Amino acid sequence: MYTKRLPLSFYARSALEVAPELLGKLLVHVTDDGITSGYITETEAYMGPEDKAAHTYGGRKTKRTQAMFGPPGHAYIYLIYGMYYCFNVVVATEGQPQAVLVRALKPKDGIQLMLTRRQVKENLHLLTPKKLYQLTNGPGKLCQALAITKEQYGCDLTGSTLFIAPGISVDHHDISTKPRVNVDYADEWAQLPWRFIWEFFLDS
DNA sequence: CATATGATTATG
DNA sequence: ATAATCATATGT
Repeated sequence: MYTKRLPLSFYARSALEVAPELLGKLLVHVTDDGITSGYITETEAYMGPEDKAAHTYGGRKTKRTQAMFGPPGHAYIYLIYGMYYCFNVVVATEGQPQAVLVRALKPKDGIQLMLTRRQVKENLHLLTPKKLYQLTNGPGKLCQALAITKEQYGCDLTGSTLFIAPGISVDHHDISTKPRVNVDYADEWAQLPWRFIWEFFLDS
C-alpha cells in the first residue's frame, strides 16, 4: 500500500529542524486488525540535556529514556498519567538524546478501526470533519487510534509496521508556533515556541 | 522500600 | 474544575 519512507537522513538533524518538517508527513501503523494512518498536524521539539522540559534533561539515561539515546528514526514511547501513551520520533545522532513529540494527526486510513479503538459511538457516515479530527487531536488519542503502545517502543520508523511516509507538503506560511504544552516546571524553557502547528482547513 | 507525580483525557 | 490510574523517578 505504501512503499515510500522518510529516509534516515531526514531524522539525523536537530529536533528543532525536524519538528516543523514532520508536519504533513503520514504516520502509518500496520496491525493484524488493519492499517490506520494520519497526517501529522502538530509536533513539539525536545532538545535533550540542556532542555529542562525534556525527559533527558541533564543527560538522564534510564530504562524509559534509553531509546532517545539510540539512533534517529526510531520510536520513543512512554506512558503518561498511568493511562495514555505518547509517541515521539527520535532525532539527531546516536548519543544525542533529542526527540519530537507527535501531538496530533489528521486521520487518513482505517477510520472505522480508529472509531472502534477510541470507542466512539457515532456512525462513520454521520461523522463531521470536526468529530473526525477529534479522533486524533491529542498525543494520547492518536496512540489509541493507531494502537501504538510500549510494544512499539524503539520501533524502526523506516520499517514496515510503524513508519512515516512522505505524505503531503505543507506551506511554511501555514505553520504556527506556540509554547509547549504542560511544561510549566521547565522555567524559561517552557516559554520557547517549540510547538509547531499546521493550520489546515478542517473540511479539506 | 516508599512516595510523588506526570510531554493527558473525559466529563461535569 | 477534577478524577482516573500506574510506571517511572527519586530519595532513604
